[in-house]
Amino acid sequence: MPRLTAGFYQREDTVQIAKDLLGKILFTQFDGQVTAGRIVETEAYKAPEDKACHAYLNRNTNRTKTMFLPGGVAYIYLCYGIHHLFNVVTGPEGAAHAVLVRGLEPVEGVETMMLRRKHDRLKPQLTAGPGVMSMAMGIYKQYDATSLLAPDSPIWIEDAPPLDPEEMKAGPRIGVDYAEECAAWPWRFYQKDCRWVSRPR
DNA sequence: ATAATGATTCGCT
DNA sequence: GCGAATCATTATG
Repeated sequence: MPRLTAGFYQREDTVQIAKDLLGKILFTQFDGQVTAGRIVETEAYKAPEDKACHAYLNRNTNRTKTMFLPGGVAYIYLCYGIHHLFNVVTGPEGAAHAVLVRGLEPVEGVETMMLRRKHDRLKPQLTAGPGVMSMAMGIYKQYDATSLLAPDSPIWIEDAPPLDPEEMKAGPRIGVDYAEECAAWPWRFYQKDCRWVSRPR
């Protein structure tokens, strides 16, 4: 399938993009090893009004500046000193919007993913969760600001049929209780009854 | 320069 | 269910 285009990523409505990313296929190729997974869980983050967004009130710092780039690059940062979290930057240049990818259904390179995770059996903990799915895909924060559109990019997303609306669920985002009224916003989207979604079953 | 704090995960109780 | 692991980023002095 073809890759998603700049037009897909650079739309203004990040919440819609978070929904549209469900079902698409995230690829990486590092050291000749191709791995891919079907996106089954996302969360939208949108400055300036979203208190859960790192760029709340359009705070433009050395870390958050990536989110201000035009849609179609990766925003990757270290969380809790341990986990590298992968986001897709969305919206036009100057809009600090991003979509966090939280869960993947493994599609290709499963052996490589299991090696990276030090797993010897295929189980949901391989890629269900934003920190672990990044590890399985070989994504680290040094790839922050990497383009998903460049022909030679090691990270890209391919198009795929959209999720059946019946299969899509929404709810509050995870781990953002500190964000006051924004914590309740239903900006987390996931495939119903999918074992590769991080939280419930 | 220092101190507080996470968009998490895993192991133990 | 609870708490440690672990460090870049951020705010503050």
